[in-house]
Amino acid sequence: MPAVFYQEQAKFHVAVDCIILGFNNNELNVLLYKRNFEPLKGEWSLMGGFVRSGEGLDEAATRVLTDCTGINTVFMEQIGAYGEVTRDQGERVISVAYYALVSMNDFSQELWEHYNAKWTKVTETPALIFDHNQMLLDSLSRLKRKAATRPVGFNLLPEKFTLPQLQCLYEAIYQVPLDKRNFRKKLNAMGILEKLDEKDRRNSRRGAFYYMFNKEKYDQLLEQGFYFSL
Amino acid sequence: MPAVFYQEQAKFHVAVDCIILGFNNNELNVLLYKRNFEPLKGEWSLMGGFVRSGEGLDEAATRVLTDCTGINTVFMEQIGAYGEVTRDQGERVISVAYYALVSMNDFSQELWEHYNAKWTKVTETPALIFDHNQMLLDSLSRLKRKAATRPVGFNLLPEKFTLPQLQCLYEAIYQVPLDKRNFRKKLNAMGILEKLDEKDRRNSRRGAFYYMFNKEKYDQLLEQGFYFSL
DNA sequence: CCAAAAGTGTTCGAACTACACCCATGT
DNA sequence: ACATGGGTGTAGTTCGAACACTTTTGG
Repeated sequence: MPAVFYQEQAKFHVAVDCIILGFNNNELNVLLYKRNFEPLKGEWSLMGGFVRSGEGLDEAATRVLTDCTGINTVFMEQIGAYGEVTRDQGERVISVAYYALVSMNDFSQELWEHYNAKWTKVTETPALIFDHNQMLLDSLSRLKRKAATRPVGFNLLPEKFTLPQLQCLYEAIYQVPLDKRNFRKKLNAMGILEKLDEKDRRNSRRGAFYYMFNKEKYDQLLEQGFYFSL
Repeated sequence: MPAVFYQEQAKFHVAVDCIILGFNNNELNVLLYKRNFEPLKGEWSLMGGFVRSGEGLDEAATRVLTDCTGINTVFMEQIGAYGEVTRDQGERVISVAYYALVSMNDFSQELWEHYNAKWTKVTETPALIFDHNQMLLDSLSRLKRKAATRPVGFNLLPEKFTLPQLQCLYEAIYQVPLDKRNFRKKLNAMGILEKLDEKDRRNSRRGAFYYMFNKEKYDQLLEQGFYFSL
């Protein structure tokens, strides 16, 4: 086969779509934005953008995330490639989906409005363009699995969080109620949380202690064969 | 933004690579083939091929599998997209990897030779081109997870298999020795295997009973909220 | 003093682990 | 008769599930 072999092959538009997940009011939320070009202008969709020539996929996903939201460093992971021939009504586009976990509190309402975006509870997601609803579902089930075995959930919370908050988060991820005592027992046993002296009094008179995820401790435990599991 | 917007975007070669896994002699094997075009002609690589215009990704993967091996219907699942800018020394190519589970006994030595392919123990995989070694690793860890919660392992065995065989398979997948009695107990409890009257006497005087995976029973149990777990 | 959320231990059963001997049969 | 892999059950332990009351404090 000749060296020009590559040239004979078809080429495709390749896009990345970001499923940006946040947590607020005891619910998982996803950041949607109103599409501002044809086809399907005005419809709701995920954050997305085309991959550029000199750019890797992960790189493109990071860029899209930053450009569309102002967010820099967050947890992000590839979900997979979506390549049905007719998935995009405009033209053939192959899209690689990434999900990102962000702390909603780090960013202001105005910021989102500036970017023409809005947070929606995942349980109340409207119809999205193309296969974006499927991408969201795939992200949520990926998150479910991941959160059970890796401490990624903390990315969805502010740096300082309370145990009731954390439990709500996991209930939202797993879509099942958890037992308060068992949940706390487990976390305590892992020893990867740092208890602060400060309390969050927004939700109760008594107030709930703030905790922080101790990454150093976690990494150290990992070395010793420890496995996160919740 | 104008409707011609799509036209302004970069386009990419998109390939699929198939990690074809089999099981033989108590070891997981992967089907490699000697690359017959530049660059890196003569090096070992995974089965791969470019995606064509009118073709979905899954479709392309199925085609490549069939064209390169003569195999039709097997278990196949996408691993993800690999898009580092410099991953292919020839030109920029984005590749979507799929892993496939096949029963090695279904196909003859001659067939593989005809396709310029060979089976290699995954533990003795040579250096492959590009990021193919990484793809293989990703497939193996995906298989590890998948096999624990879904009855996909059976795809790696002939239709009729013995319990010692099945155990060896899982030991190869998990890379840990399993307890014979506990393993059998678990399988028995699930009730998804059908015991045949026939014995396999190739490995012992006494012979080991053949079993078959009962898919109907499995599907039926699924409806009742049953979860496969091994 | 009352409402509302935070915090705390124990018991029970299920599931997993470890483990050793007899069986069948071709040579 | 013996060597080789196939097949079987039990006891101990660990882990997860269920469960109810006390504490704090702003109003």
